Amino acid sequence: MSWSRSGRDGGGRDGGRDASGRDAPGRDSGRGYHHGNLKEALIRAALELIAQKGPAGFTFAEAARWAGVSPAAPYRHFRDRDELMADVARRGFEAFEAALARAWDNGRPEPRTAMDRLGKAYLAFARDEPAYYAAMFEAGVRPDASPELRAAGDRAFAVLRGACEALAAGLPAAVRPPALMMALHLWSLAHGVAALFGRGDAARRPLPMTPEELLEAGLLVYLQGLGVPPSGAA
Amino acid sequence: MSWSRSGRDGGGRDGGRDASGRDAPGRDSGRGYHHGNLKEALIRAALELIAQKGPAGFTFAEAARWAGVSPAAPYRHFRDRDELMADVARRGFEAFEAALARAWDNGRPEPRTAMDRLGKAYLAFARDEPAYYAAMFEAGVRPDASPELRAAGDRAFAVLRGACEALAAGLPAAVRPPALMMALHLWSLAHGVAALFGRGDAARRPLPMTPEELLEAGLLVYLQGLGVPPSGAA
DNA sequence: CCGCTCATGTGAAAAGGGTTTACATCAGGG
DNA sequence: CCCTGATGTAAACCCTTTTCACATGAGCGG
Repeated sequence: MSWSRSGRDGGGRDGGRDASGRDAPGRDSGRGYHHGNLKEALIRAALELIAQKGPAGFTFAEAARWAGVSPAAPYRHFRDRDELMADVARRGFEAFEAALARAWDNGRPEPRTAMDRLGKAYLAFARDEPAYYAAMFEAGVRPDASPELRAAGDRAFAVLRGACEALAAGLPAAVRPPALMMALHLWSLAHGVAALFGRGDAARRPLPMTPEELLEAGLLVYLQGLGVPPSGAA
Repeated sequence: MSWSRSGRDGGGRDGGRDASGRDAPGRDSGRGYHHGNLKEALIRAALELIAQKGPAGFTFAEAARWAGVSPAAPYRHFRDRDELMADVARRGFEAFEAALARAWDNGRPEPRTAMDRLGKAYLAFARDEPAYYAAMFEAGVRPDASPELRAAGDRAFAVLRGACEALAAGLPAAVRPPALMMALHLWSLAHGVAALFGRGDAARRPLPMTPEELLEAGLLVYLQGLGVPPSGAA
């Protein structure tokens, strides 16, 4: 039961292009025989469907229906459902990298405060782009599904790792932790917070604080454990 | 074809009952019209299938096939697939609670070392019982699917929270952190490590260390940040 | 402007599976 | 001994995946 059939048929179809008005005999409203931008439309459909029904409850056929084409059409653009999902995940990692890099802003004004922004950006992405986040981490897409996917994931992780290097650089060499390990810890912490408490699904456990506060506090304790001085310090 | 699927035919079927030898004309080998213990068999089938193909790639009908009954039979025991999954998750939380409590062992010989055991037990459970872990955290089962499920989840979390209270109790009241917050941080960290790197899926990112080492190091840093002295200390 | 060609989409159909409904079987109790 | 309710079956129904032959039309060279 859970996810009902959804309908959503006449709604979307914002295919752009096609303002020429030539209403071919083909379909209901807006376009001729050729869609014109089906690949993009399929990806938008996938994002919409994943957001609505979770990564499991989305099918190739329904994405086609949502885009207003026949069930066979998507096969001209993706080998199968998994390839579409992998492409969604790749785009997700690219958007994720951009969001994280923007938040980090090269560590300005100082790495410690920029790291707090990075954490907030992580949770904001998971909340605001649940479809991307699900495709990236919860859809069972293997990172090696394509070299581009792996590369995109690596670039996103590199932002976090760079931030950790900047923070570690402020410590005396004798007590300087490996930046890679820091990055793995913080990624795990952020992912754990996002996965367990991140979405206000009304399904998750109630918290005595917001996920952002939880992550910020965890970050504070962790960095203190490493000897990184808190925000306002000499 | 495929109907016999079985595997488990002559051997398993430890349903008791049915030792009378009355081989009804119904099916291939071992039982008559009635299965005798279908509910348990379905749950075992679900565990097997989830472990093999992930929480998404398991269907009500396939569980039925695996148990050797018709596709409609499961509906006598569970309203739908989600209810079965919720029951698996509940049992998972109960096993999880038991495993964590055993590892914690009331904080013996001392809370700090017992906490390390707890972390290892967390990862061990995620690795050794991937089907349970997936049903509990990755199958999209809402904690409020049933009161029993929520209660089981709460009891499992209570073990971790109790451990945090024991650790916090060793600190001066002036710097004593809220145990609930500690527990949420450590749960997030452990879940993040398990989800991102926990299974040797050969699909995940390669690590320069084992997940256990990663979590233990993270725990060390975090607790140090709180002022909890490391393992061998006054 | 013509006509070729190829990428793109259609329609139909096979194969496979999941869910549901009407019916069959069986165990246990009065 | 028969009734009743719990349990399982068969078959119908519907949806998805995938493939095939075919239709369309956009771009390009002539």
